[in-house]
Amino acid sequence: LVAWTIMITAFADTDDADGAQEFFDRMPQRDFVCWNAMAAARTHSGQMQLAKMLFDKMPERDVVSWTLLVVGNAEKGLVELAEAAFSRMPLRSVVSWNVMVQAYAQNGYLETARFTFDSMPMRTNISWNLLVAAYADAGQVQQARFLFDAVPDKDPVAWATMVAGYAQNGYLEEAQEVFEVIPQKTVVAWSSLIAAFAHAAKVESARRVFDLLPGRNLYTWNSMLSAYSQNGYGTQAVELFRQMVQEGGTMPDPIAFMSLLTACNHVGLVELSWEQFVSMRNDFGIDPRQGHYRCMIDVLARSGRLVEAEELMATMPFAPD
RNA sequence: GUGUACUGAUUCUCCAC
Repeated sequence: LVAWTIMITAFADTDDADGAQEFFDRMPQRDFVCWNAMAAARTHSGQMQLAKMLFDKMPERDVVSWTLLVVGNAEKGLVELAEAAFSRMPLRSVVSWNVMVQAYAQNGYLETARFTFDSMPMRTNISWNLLVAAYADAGQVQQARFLFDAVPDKDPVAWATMVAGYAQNGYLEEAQEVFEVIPQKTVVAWSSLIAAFAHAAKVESARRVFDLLPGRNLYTWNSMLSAYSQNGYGTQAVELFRQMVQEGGTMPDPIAFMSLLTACNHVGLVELSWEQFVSMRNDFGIDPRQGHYRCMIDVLARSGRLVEAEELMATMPFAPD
């Protein structure tokens, strides 16, 4: 039973809810944990109607089942339904409360989120961290900082969240100040610092941070790549991309290619753009998404190659916008 | 004592200016 549930979760982690369902259907017997795992798989792939069906069919529902219902509705923007599920729950764990705070915050009800946070019977680090992040996402950096200062035992996520909050809102100095005093600097904090410099157009500094940080990963490569591309350093971006693949042994993702194409675009390197665009699928097996097409069409059109631009637009597997 | 729910970093989009 445990092994089956692990399989279901593994499929869910790769966004394959149907694969999870196949396992679920073949299970000799089921307990509420595997029902929940299956409901979570549907919930996280956005299939709320199926998730709700599972919820209704469950022989028994525990706090996890109910919390999943809150999450699912919240992610679909259905705050009232999330709220209804939350109030109908027979029992609420701290996770349920966290989820409800998040539900309000992510749907624009920051005040209600705060009120709910204040009424929580107990809090974890996650409760604090998610609200700090919510304030920062809403551009309320001072509020974020104020709450951050009140966090009792700041974990590495809290610190990274605050640096990221400053970075995203263009507060370079504050981001640096917080970063300096972080007890355990995670790679997330490092990459946020790169972003902070990048948004302030301090590309050299961003690069210095990139060279200093321990443990490069896809995010740090991408952060540096976008630092170059957003500031018009086309050739550096291309070179960094090459290093990422060849020396870093990192598999680029669609985001890396967005930065790369944007970088080529800024420099007007049409041929190079096209090369990368083709290479995406041929060498890396990544199907270009709408953003990649848009970027590529833009490069072509700007350089006067209107026929090719039109052709690409006509053959792309998306509706033109 | 094992399996299921919640938080942080990179591009674009959206929104605002």
